[in-house]
Amino acid sequence: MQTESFLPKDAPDTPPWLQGLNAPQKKAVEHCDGPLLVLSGAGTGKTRVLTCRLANLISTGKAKPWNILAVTFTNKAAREMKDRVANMIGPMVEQVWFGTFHALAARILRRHAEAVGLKANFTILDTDDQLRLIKQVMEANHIDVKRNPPRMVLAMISRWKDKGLTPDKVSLADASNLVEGSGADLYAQYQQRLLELNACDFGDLLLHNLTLFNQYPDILTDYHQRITHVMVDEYQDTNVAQYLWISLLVQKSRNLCCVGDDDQSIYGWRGAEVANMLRFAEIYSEAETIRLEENYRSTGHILGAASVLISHNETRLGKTLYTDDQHGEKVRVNGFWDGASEARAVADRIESLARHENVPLDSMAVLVRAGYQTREFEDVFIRLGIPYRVIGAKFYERQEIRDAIAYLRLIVQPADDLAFERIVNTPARGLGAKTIATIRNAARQQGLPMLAAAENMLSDTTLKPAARKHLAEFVNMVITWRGQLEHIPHTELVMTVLDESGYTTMWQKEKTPDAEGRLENLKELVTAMDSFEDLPGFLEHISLVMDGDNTNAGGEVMLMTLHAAKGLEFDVVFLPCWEEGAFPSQRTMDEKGASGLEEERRLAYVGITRARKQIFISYAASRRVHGLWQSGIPSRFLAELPDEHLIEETEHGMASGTAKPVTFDHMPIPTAASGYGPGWARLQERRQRGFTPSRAPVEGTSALTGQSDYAIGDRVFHQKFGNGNVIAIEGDRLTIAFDKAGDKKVVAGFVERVHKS
DNA sequence: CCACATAATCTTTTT
DNA sequence: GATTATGTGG
Repeated sequence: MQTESFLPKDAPDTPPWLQGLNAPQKKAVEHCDGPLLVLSGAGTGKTRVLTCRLANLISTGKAKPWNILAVTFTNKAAREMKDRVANMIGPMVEQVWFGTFHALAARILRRHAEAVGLKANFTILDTDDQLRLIKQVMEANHIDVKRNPPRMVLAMISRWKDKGLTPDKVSLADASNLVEGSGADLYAQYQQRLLELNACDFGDLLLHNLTLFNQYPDILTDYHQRITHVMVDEYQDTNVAQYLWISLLVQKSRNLCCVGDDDQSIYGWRGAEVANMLRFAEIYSEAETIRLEENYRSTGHILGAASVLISHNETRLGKTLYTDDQHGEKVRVNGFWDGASEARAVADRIESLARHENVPLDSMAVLVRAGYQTREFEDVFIRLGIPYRVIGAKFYERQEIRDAIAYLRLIVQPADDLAFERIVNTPARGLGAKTIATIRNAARQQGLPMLAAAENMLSDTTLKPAARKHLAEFVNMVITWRGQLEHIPHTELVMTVLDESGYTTMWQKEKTPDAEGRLENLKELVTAMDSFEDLPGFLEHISLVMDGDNTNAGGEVMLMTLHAAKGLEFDVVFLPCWEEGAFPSQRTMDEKGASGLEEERRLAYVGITRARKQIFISYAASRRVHGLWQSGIPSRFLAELPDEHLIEETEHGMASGTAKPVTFDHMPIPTAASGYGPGWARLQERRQRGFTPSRAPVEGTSALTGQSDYAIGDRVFHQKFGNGNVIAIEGDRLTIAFDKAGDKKVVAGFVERVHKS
């Protein structure tokens, strides 16, 4: 972090929040009233400014803690900010409104839910539920779900919500675009269903807030009195709805402080509008703008490379980052023949840095463009026994966790039809598609939630006796659990539910390699619940806090997407897979044209600026993507890097990737044309000769023996590769023929012996 | 109604 | 390649 050696000495009685700041930082911290925009480049002490400013506001008495709203994008950022402020001002921090846009909006909405037609205990849906719901709506309208993927329709609706558009406003704007012109209609019906379900999706949290503030001025006035100062982090990532929300909240006080970096705007695909930032000074004419340009993180070479790269973007406010740090090592660019050799080289480098230069593993990171690209590295790390951690595998999105949560949701909120449909026949209890359809129709006809309709149905002869019996059992279970809600601790209730519903048994009977892991996850869920007051509190947490246990436990190489890396920093950063089409992503360029390319470039900039000391960028001439070999050419971003900050090495016989010949001048500037790039058709064509390998039977359960004396022929289990037989041994490395994954070399500590049956 | 086998679909990025 | 939707036989 920031070194303070070359800063002017502070007076002895300077409070902590004014210590060790450079001139622009200090100016921003001491600014109290009116609109302020802080343009904060990568590694220039953005969080520090935010937290110190907050502390200063309180200590000078300009604002009471409960008058301050501090908004972030991620829960992690909110937590970090709160912790750092707490260190300066102590327990007063509890009174400050910290949170993500979504969490704060949810908090406000719970208080006034009735005003927008919801009940205070509304459910917040996850993406999975949203998809199922929109699909139902589409099917009800006899729209071909094959031709119009629900994902697309949902994406469209989300973009509308990001823009703050309710269905009535959309119909004028661009109703005719998608789904045979019925887009706006579907949107309206989808919203109607959400109200009936007493549910919200993510976009609604903000959208309902806007409706609330616009329709009930007295409620807004109330918040104006409560909140006099608003601070926003990562302002470049705000969408229109969030912009409007903030505008409404500060329209009286005009005490708005936004911090961000237009060069790090990487969420355009999610509706973020850099324009919010670019036009700040226009919208708030009296606004002050402060630039933070002194970088305290990276060496000169790293910063130089990043600055030149980002200078290729046209639309930016423009900052000139500088550092007093030494030049350090040059950026290394490496070319490889294929992905395997690239991954291998990265792993080797990590091992050697760790062994010979004492670089801690957790200060090194591999940052990739897309999630699936981590796999190749995982494979090598496993083989070489390098401990690693993948950030982004989200705990709460796993199937078993969602199922368990659906049970709980239905108990807390009987109108939650989506939860009902999800678990009414999971585990299988003789309530198939036909029965469910019958219940759904009855519910729709009577205007009741499905659970209530099902209950009514038990006393007539709509259903065949067998189905009725099974349904009765299910309904009675739910009723019993609800009765216990008030009387037994919620952690105990979950265990009861998972047990009595037969859900645990279902996984115990399952004989796939990951069944055991799923049971572990369920136990973890119970543990996680322990730290919450009650069930509703926990459910609120999981719907808003999708980042699970992504703690830096230490001693592990970090493996994550570039998006996930924003805001983090590492001594050594690896940026692999820099090939045209992969990075910059062809799809982004197809969809968003030149602005998409600029966003990709910002992503590259974010990647490079994560590094403190050393950076390795690489590309491969060919790699296997989804089972097919594809050749690639080096990313145009490589050619944009300045030679004076680079060292380039390629595998024997390869051409340079950073040479700046005609190559990239010929590269067409993408236009926002529809359809896929040229590689797509080829891919489809070659797909035809695929064959499905026969599924190898998986043997029974495994047990941990703790022994490492394996013999050739032993049957072993591996967390990732499943079961296999040992076919060779050298030291602690075993060569194993896996049933599914083929032959792999694996460190003995990563496998468990399977008891022969 | 369930279990299994085959076919289709999809691969950014996420609060 | 891997997961998920659909179809078929019991």
